[in-house]
Amino acid sequence: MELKAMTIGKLSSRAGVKVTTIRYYESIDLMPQPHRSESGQRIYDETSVERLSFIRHARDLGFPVESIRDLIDLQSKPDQDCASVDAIARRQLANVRYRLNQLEALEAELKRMIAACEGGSVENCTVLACLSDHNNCREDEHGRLNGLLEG
Amino acid sequence: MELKAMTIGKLSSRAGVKVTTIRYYESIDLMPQPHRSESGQRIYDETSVERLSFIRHARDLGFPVESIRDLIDLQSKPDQDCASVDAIARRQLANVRYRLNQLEALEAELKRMIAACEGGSVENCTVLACLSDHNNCREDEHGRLNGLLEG
DNA sequence: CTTGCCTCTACAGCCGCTGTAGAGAGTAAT
DNA sequence: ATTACTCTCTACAGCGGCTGTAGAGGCAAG
Repeated sequence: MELKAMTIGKLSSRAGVKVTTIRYYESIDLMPQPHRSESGQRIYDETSVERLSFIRHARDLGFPVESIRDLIDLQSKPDQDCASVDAIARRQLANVRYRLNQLEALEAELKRMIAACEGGSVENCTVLACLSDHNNCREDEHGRLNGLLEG
Repeated sequence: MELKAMTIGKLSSRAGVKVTTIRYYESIDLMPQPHRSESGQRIYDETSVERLSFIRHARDLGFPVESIRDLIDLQSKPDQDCASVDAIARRQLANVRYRLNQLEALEAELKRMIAACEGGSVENCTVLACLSDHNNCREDEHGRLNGLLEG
């Protein structure tokens, strides 16, 4: 007797990636088109689990999809030097560190802002005052922190 | 003689917010509909500069637009207790701290991953190995590889 | 046979903008 | 007055990385 075919739901729970996300990955060609059963259901195998787990780990570490694409490409050329892999990882580390710095600055400012507030009416609220006039609140000059919120 | 009317470009440079972003804020009712000149150009005044600056500062601090909406609402009721303002700020601080923790964990793992890689072919690349199997990577003694990446 | 979850496709929506196209308005220099 | 140039207008699509919806069909257990 045959083993039961792995459907998308099974793959989903094995790799820890939602069904809809798997279909999305397929639509952007991050996961290959799987075989289909007669009734049209997607059928996966162990290599799918591996690939999807790889993608998941990389996403967990914040690698953008495009980097993951590159990593998978590189993986398929095992004789090449791994310097390019290293470079992608270092780029990601630099990115994480950048966001870390920005968030630390944010935390400091929010803390200062909240600490200064001693309650009372909205009219005298230091939190709102800080937001209205940055300079009143800041101890040091930083650039804009736009774009910090993802991830 | 009258002062020249403030157009969207002037407001943009005064508040440090892009023209397109101002129009976007208007479209989501975060900025009110401004007066228009005869030819249909948006005309702003000082209160617009203040409001937009407030929004910008709050965005810089990572407040989501919906929170900013709430803050502006509260601002217009100056007699109220500022506890609700405080609560919004604290929620934001909690959010920032959460992301900070996540990023710190990410940084540690990326560092470990990169430090372990000693070059060579893609086939033996520890970076790819880590991504393929998370658990292989977490076992390393904490701190042993620290510092290998600096400088 | 019914129940109840699983899977299918196709498409809209999320956030917070950013970019595009094509047209009209305003200003400065010739 | 004409040219050249910038600014502004509207409307809509696109970004990343999914998530959610609707409506239909598949499949196994009781």
